[in-house]
Amino acid sequence: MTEAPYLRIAAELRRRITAGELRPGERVPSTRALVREWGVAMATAAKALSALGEQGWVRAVPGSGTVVADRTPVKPPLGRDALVRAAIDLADAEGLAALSMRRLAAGLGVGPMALYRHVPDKEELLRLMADVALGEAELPEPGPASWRPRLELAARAQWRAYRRHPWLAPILLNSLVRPPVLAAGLRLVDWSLRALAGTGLKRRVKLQVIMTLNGWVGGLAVSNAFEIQAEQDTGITGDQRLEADMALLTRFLDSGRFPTLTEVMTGVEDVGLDEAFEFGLRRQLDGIAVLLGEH
Amino acid sequence: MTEAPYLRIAAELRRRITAGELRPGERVPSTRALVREWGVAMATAAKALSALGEQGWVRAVPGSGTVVADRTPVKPPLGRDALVRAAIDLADAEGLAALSMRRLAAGLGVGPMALYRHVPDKEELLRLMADVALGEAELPEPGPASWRPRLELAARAQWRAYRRHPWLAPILLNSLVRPPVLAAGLRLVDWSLRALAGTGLKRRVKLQVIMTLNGWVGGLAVSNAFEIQAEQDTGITGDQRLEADMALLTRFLDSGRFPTLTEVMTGVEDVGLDEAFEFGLRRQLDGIAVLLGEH
DNA sequence: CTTCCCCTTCGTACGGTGTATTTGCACCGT
DNA sequence: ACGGTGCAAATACACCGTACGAAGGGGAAG
Repeated sequence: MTEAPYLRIAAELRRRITAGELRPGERVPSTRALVREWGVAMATAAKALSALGEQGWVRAVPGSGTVVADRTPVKPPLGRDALVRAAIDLADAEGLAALSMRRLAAGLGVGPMALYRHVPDKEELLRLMADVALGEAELPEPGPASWRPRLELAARAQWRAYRRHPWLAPILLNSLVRPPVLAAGLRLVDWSLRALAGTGLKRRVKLQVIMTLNGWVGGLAVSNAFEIQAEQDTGITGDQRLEADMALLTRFLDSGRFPTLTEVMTGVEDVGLDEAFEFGLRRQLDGIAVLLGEH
Repeated sequence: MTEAPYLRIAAELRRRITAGELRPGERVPSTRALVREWGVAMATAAKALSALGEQGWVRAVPGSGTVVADRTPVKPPLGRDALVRAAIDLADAEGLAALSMRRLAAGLGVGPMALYRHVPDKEELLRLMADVALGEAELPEPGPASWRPRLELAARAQWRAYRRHPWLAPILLNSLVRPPVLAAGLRLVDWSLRALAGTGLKRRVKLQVIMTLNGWVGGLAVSNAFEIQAEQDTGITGDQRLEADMALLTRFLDSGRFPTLTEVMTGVEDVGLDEAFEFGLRRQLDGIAVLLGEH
């Protein structure tokens, strides 16, 4: 009784199919029948059937109802990669907060503990997700030779990954425990470091330069993770929480406590995410240029 | 039975005191007596007594045991400020993860829901904590007139606040919902913006400059929140998780997949937090200097 | 071929979280 | 004295990550 009702219904139907009570081609109970049988709302019954459909157990036959699929794909065996992929999809679609082990397992049609066969704990799952997502960043070989285009490219590659996966930056910088050591992260640092090969910088300073740059990109992403998610959801940020924040902000400004800020902000519309990135990136690279004695 | 054992013991003793079964000056059961009475470990019994001591119900009399305090301070009425202060102390001492409403309430000797009289939900509590902690940042008036020392000062003030309160950056940048609008934050931006008054920068650009700088400081703090906490806990980072990370890192380096990184890292010891801050700060300010046409 | 045992696998359940809802009590107007 | 009435706080709920142990299957031994 601890699961959502539609999952219990789906599980029971799945049982009947595997037990042979319902054979391929046979009609599965209609939504209306399920409503009567389980005493649930239409929406719940429909959700159960569509979940089964997505998992390939049944298919909808127009005009005739829903029938058991011919080749019950019983188990797409669910390896570690498939698990990680499913977790990424879920986090992309509904945010990191929605990614719970139970939720993930339910989506895959298995029990919660089945996931622990492929992964020791949630933290490791997050680590794997981050490794895959960050690994998507494309770093051309050999890539630009001179330092500035090369670092620019590296920063943009990270930024794209963060934009594609709003949960990535929070995991990378802040995953409740210390930031994880990832192959994909090291690859990025390695690739970036080659930008500084020609310069006379000491090794320690080279590291600091890359760390500062990467840290800045990550910081920007994490501090805007919410907005990135919001943009991705709807294309428009139309959120009522944002409106509440704006109201609070204007109240503060009207209070007269922050005259300089008020003066500067009047008539300035919001700075977009990508614009903020481009602006900051230029500042970062300029700072490095000064260090290198160019300007 | 849902509370920790030592809390149940403390609650029972508190009941006996308020009920008059134990009078001021009278001896309260010793830890050994509590062990017999409740069938718990010595540590648990001692914890119960010390919790009562901290709340002012009892005091330890050397050589004679623990006695009921003369003036039972029954209720320090617990206003909103006291609640926020207690939350800050708890988070400082044990980290953000340890800050649960139940834990906080237990420390104050009240029930969990009693907190909701002063605060609508946990999120608002976090917001209040952040506002207080960030408000501690000292910004002298009038402060430096020229832009570079002024921005440097602002950045350092933030950094100090983050170092003092490791949980601050995670709340500010990443508090599960969008970053909060705080009076203390606006004050900081306002103070910083005055650094750019003389420059010919457009208002929009001024904002971007400050946002980039502040975002960088926050990003550095959030990505090192774990280490800041660890340093604060013991002075030494001696953590076994860190050792595991180091082992993983050296395995990656030995694998030969990251030749440039390996070459750069050999013989370079860890970069300290404050050193990373100082290095990055110089880069940030250099970048702004270029924007301003100085170099 | 049977039997036993071990090892994999996963359902149940525990101890925790934030907070909605209900409960019981103190207070106040009649 | 008594019957609302409002509110502080205990109880209850829905959810989390995962420890634990039962159940099942597969391989070795007889």
